[in-house]
Amino acid sequence: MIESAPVQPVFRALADPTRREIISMLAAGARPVGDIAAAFDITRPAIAKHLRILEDGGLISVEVKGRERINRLNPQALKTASDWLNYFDGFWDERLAKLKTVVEDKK
Amino acid sequence: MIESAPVQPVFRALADPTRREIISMLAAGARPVGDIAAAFDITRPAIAKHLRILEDGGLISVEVKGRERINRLNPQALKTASDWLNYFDGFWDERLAKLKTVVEDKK
DNA sequence: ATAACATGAAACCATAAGGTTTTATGTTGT
DNA sequence: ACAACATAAAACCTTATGGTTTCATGTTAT
Repeated sequence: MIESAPVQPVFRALADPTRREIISMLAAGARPVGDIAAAFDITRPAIAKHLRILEDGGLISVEVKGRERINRLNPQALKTASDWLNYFDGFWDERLAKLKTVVEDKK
Repeated sequence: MIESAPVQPVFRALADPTRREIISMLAAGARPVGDIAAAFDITRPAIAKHLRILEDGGLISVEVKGRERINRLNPQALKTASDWLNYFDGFWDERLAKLKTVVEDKK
């Protein structure tokens, strides 16, 4: 399989539970860094790092608004990962079809 | 969002490019460890470790056959990740629908 | 029986990752 | 103007990760 889009930074971003939680949070609406940090036990700089990684993966986009940075979910990037995964559905289905054929033939 | 199934080990397994390549390879058919290792530049023990992580995520299942360990792709686990991602499609669609409504209202 | 084989397991190493604290910078409300 | 605010940036620490080499264990073919 050829990884057309840069899928690596996407999966990398998705690998951390905190980042996935941030994604969940941003699904409900765009938020500034401090807002997000307030919802977690870790420090603001730690959240900022996570946000940077999410941005690298294209999962969020940032709008600088005065002294705030509004982080907005970009679901298109989730599709990149989803597409990669769904690619294998075909193989699986084929496999099942072949198996079914074998079973049918035995009758 | 509540992560019903243990999605963490799945995303963890998917985060590494070598492991994703192994998944691609196994999509074409089950293979023993040595067979897989032969296709990569890294050592057999390194591959074995990757396989262990894939197994932890439920992405592969192993059938011990004599001195060989046959690694078989288990696409169900891919669905765990896919489901998590697809959960957000709803939000995105809603968002678009609302936006569309606003646009329509302006006419 | 025994040599070649397929693999697991352990010890080890370098770098990446996730976190912290501290310091600096631009922004906003009064 | 200036204090409070929102954040970035740097330095640092600990643990996880991906890799290696070496050694041990069970399996198979002759």
